[in-house]
Amino acid sequence: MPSKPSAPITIDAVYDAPGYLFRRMQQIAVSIFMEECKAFDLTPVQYAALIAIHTHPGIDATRLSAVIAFDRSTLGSVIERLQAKDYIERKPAPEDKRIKLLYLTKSGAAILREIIPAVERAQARMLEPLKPADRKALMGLLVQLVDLNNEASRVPLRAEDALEHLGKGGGGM
Amino acid sequence: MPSKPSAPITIDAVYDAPGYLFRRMQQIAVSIFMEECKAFDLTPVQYAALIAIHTHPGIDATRLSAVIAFDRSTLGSVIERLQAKDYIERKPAPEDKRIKLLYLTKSGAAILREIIPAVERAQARMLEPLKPADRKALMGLLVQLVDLNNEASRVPLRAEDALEHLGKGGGGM
DNA sequence: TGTTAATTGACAGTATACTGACGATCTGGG
DNA sequence: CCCAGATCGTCAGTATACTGTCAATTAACA
Repeated sequence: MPSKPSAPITIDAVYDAPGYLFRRMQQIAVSIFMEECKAFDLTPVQYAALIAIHTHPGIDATRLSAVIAFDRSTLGSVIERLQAKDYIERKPAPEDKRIKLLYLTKSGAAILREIIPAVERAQARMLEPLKPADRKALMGLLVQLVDLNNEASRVPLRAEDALEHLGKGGGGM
Repeated sequence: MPSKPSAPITIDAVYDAPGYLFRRMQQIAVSIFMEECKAFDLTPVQYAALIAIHTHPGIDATRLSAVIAFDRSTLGSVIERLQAKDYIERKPAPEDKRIKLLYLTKSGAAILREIIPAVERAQARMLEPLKPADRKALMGLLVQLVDLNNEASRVPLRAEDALEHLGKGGGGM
């Protein structure tokens, strides 16, 4: 039997599609982030890169891309912009001439401290329309889904083992 | 009292942030879409535009952007590419010289019919790692959240009232 | 009716994303 | 020690996104 009489080809099918909803929500999230943080002239990606460098001083670009799961090619220009704003520094690694190590500048550390409250307001606002229990449920499911789909993305997250070369040992302890 | 001893500034805070998760999930979704649909050379945005034009023949670019909630500026180049691939046509509107009306070509209608199964596979794959009940729960929450945050996005979705000029009446019937 | 306001499509400029390629460099095997 | 393969940063090319602006055109109002 012809299974379901394949649904009519309609835009309404798109509105309920996971991919469409993820795209919409991402755009809404960026919009809210930029609004709350407009005083700081930092994008979500730049913020994530900054905080990752703060957590792992002396990381290189390739490992940074693994730690935040952002595309390595894209990260090049992100780093350039952060450097142009004097938020980070790049120093050549003494033992490997290919690598450039990333460090926060004083400005970078300062802006990071200052922007945190705005970022937290933004993150809260994204979920605000939901009831508290629903926020928890949504975040729980999303964490699961992103984790279980990790390998499906072009740049899987490698939070821990990207850092072995840094002599940081594991992550948690 | 100083409320909570503000969490340390760490990349771990990013991993749980809604904005970060939405971004990751969107990238995963695009990646899966492109993989399932690589035989068709259509992006998710191009697919959505195509299906919207199919549903509303003779729509113009501005209203199309409202119907799929995509940026109007971006849509210009999307339309150009679809036209270059001979999937859509643009005809000047007789009663308004500013407007160009959009129609699917035969090729466009054909590719749309052919790509649907691949798109459905992609959408299913995005949620596959979750238990069926969790998929439903996640989609329900996401539909709510996107709807309630509609006005927060730069291009709010205006599915129905964008079409009043087209003489289509309401949407559903 | 005539000027202003709003709308439409187009464009310039910036910022992510991803693909694929490239030279410089390091590492391992022989 | 030398070369094959892997890795690092970079770049070119394409596709979304968003901001802001512009000319042409239409609509609205005084």
